[in-house]
Amino acid sequence: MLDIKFIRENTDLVKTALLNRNAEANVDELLEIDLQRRTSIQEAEGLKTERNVSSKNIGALMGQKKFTEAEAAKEAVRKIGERISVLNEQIRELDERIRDIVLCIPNMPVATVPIGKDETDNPVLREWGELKTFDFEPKPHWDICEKLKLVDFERGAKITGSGFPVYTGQGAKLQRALISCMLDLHTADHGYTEIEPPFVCNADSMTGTGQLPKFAEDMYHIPGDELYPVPTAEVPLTNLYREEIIDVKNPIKLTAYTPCFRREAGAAGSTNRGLLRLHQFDKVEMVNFVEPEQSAEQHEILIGEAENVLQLLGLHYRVIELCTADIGFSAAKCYDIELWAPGVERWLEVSSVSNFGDYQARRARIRCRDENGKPQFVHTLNGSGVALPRLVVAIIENNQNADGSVTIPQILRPYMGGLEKLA
RNA sequence: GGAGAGAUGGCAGAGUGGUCGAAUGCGUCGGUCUUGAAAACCGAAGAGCCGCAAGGUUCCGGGGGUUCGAAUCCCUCUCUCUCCGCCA
Repeated sequence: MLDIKFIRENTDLVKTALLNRNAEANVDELLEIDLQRRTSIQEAEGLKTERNVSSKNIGALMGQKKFTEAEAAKEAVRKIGERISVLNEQIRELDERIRDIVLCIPNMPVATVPIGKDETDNPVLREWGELKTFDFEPKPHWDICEKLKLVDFERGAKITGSGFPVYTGQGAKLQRALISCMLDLHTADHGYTEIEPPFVCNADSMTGTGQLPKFAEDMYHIPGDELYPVPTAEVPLTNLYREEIIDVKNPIKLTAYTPCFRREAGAAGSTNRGLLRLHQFDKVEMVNFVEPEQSAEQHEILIGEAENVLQLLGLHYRVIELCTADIGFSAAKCYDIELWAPGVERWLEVSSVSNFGDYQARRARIRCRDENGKPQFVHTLNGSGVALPRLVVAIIENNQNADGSVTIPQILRPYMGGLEKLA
């Protein structure tokens, strides 16, 4: 959430940012309501001062047993009280209207984020590894998954619905191996603390990280209990410190595996076949809490940690920076990592690494102390480290052999009981 | 799910309807003392909002009520603890 004071004092900047994002918000109405609010507060507080003084007076009069005078004073204060009630009600309403608008205003992209009209304007920053060449026609992963019985899409659709794959046998084990491997890497080499959070969160948490209220349609919802299956571990991890003042002298770095649940309404179709786009998928996530001055630097470290996963798996990838039109709602700056999948002949997004600045921290009221001991909002960052299904697609399609088997990357073999090939 | 108890500052823990933003202890920070440290002693320190500022205002789990005035009285919700039931 943006600071209302910032919006008030930098209205043109905010409007430009909205324009660059192709987003809309009623900033003028917001400022009008904000002004009304402050005016009402000033009147109410003036009256409260009067009331406080008068009430003390009444106490004194009562003490001196001047009951007649006390009664007259009581009557006067009662009238003030009535006006205060009216104003309080006004302020409450205005607060709510302000909140409704502000919660739906996206973050300001940092100044260096490239301005663009859509995802075709995302610059490629770097590429790692080499394009794999084959002396046969590489197959798409769904063929391989079917032949090797790694995933049962039909039965997943039967027991739940499309987009809910059933991993079977070596396919299931590969999921577990990847999760363990990535968590081990982040905890052992990147300084993370492993967390196993709840897989459903309440509405306050969803609001804290920015999923609610604007993106309610994207999430599953359990109505009786007002809970939401997590769309990403970012939600429980970031909200761990909601409404707290924490010490981030050393960055707090948390990692967690969770399944992720997304409705992905309207996403069905041939371009999303197989494991490319799912309603439920596994992901290892990294979340950082840092002092404001550190977040830009930490963002570069974080993207490196995500890249490291792919380097160790020996996968060809590229890093792109999202332009203003493509950057996420809560993000100030965002890198995506894409893996090349030779079977489907596409770059697949497997990680999104974002710096949120104080946007989430202000929503979730996550603070730290500055050098003077005063509370200030922390900066939050997160990155996928990484999402499983498309990673599995890339591993399977890049490592497939002419005989139909799939060579398992060296680093995963200890996690696969020493197995060298899926066959 | 049933019964009971509770929720106060970083933590522990007092609190009479007005003098309570709140005793006290611990912890934290600064100082004195010391070669240095410990101990002792002295001192400092909550958060939000409004305001250029001075200052004002609100906050004792959340919401509502009574009252001129509520941490204190009433209602309600949430959460925690204890016991019972159920259960991986």
